[in-house]
Amino acid sequence: MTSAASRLNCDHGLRRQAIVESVLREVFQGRLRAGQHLATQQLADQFGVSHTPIREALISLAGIGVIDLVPNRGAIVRRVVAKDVREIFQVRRALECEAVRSACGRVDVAAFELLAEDLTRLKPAQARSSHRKPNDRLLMRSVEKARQIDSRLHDLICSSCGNGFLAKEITRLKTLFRAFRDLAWEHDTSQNDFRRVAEETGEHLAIVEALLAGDRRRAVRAMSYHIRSGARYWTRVLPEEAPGTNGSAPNRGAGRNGRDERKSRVCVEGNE
Amino acid sequence: MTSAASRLNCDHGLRRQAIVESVLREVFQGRLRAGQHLATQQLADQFGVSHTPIREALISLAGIGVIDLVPNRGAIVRRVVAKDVREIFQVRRALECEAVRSACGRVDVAAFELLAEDLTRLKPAQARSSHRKPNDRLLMRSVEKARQIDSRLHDLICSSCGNGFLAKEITRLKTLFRAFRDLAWEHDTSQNDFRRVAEETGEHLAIVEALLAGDRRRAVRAMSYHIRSGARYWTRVLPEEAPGTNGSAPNRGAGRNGRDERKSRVCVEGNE
DNA sequence: CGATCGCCAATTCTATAGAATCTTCTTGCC
DNA sequence: GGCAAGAAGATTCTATAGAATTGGCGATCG
Repeated sequence: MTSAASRLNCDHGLRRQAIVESVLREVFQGRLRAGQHLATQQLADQFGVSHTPIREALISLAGIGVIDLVPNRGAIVRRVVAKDVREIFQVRRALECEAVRSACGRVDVAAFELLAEDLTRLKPAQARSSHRKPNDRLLMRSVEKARQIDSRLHDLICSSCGNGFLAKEITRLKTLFRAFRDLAWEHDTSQNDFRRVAEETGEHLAIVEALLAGDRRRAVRAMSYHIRSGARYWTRVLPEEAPGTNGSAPNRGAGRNGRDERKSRVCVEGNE
Repeated sequence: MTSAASRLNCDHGLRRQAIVESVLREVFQGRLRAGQHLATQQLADQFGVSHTPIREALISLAGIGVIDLVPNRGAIVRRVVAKDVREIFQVRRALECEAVRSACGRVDVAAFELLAEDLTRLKPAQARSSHRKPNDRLLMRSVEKARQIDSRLHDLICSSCGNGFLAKEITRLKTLFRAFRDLAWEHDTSQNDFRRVAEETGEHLAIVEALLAGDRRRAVRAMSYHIRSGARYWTRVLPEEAPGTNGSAPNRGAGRNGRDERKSRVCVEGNE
């Protein structure tokens, strides 16, 4: 609502991206529900901007895949439930595993050894802190640091895989991932996150060690486990099925017959 | 040029898509070379339309991945040389293998048995025709039929994998693939294609048989081989390196200072 | 009474002009 | 020769208007 407008105090040339991220967040937060029609005028008023960047943001969103653009009929929000996120994660797993497979044997050893060092240094701190209260300031910093290392590891693998296209695809999925991670994050900033971070550190270490050892099979396996584990964790707050759509806006006969899925295949211009 | 403008006699609401396809074709035909800057005004004049649909088409193209959109600096054509196609194929292989892995055990047996039947029926015809002259009308039909079967197989696997997102990603890559297949196609419509088609039939049969047997490992391996084989074939006509790009646009002072890399990391919104 | 046809409002898409901003090239100065 | 200020060019965004399409509404006809 108004929070969206406030976020648009951004640099010139980044307005579309800001709108994209804002809408993305609203979709994952469920404020924009599945099947909902997005009118450009309404969105323009909401964000306090003109039609043009709205339209462009919608096109970009269609490219990402969260909305469907039907010619002459506007944009429709796609469903985003746990199943969808699991689907995205499956694709991400396939791609990240491929990246690891390619990166193995050609990595920057120094960078990864530094990473391994940071990881092992982080581990005992986490072991200590798992017995403390979660609101500790020190813990927050530890989580923050762990997240940084997570980004570092994945970026490093991306840039080491020798395939720019693959790296770009992974980055795109990361945008999606980040959008609903924020949702899960604000859903419960409890000790669950701290426990998960500790788990993650172990998984990261396994990946790094396998990469440094040049053991391709083990590296892929470790990455696969890592992503799978993340998927289980991050989807836990999402509704298993379309949540309150039946109560509020029963315009979609979602479960009535099988036509819905066919339609989305045919007339959608999502990204082609 | 004018051919582009003629194609825009299309229905209202499909202009963007028409522009997208036209630009896509020009990119893969090499008329729009790598690193080239796409000015909206110039494109608008070329197509005889206004800025607005051009901008939107560029955003859509960025979503597909053939151009990079840099804020406040416009669009830049991505390189498409053999290496890039190989990169795309690597991603496609990862995704299609994942699709096969997921599809294995849950396929529509009847549809695949029908497919296997058609494939085995096609095979002897190809064996016969490999000794004939390539201009034979019958051969052309055989190639056409083989292509249809190829599409049928991949679509069937896509729809059987139980992951809509994955299916959509594969479709997107197929768009990219098809665009430069046209290039290779018009480059030589010689008997090479017929030989390749025969090879493909065998590879397809291997995939289908493994799927019907429920042998996941073998199915994935067959698909991997199939894609790899296709990559080798389709990249043979593409230039190994960027041909004349160094002479045309040396405006990129990439190494001036450290800001460039930060910018490209942060701002390139190719597909976010 | 029900169905088909045509018209109208709403929305989308395109065109056009112009202001603001950013990039880049040029020029002048130290 | 290197660097800063300014100008030119391009891009992005705003705003508005008009054309095209869609979907609903009522009227007419069987």
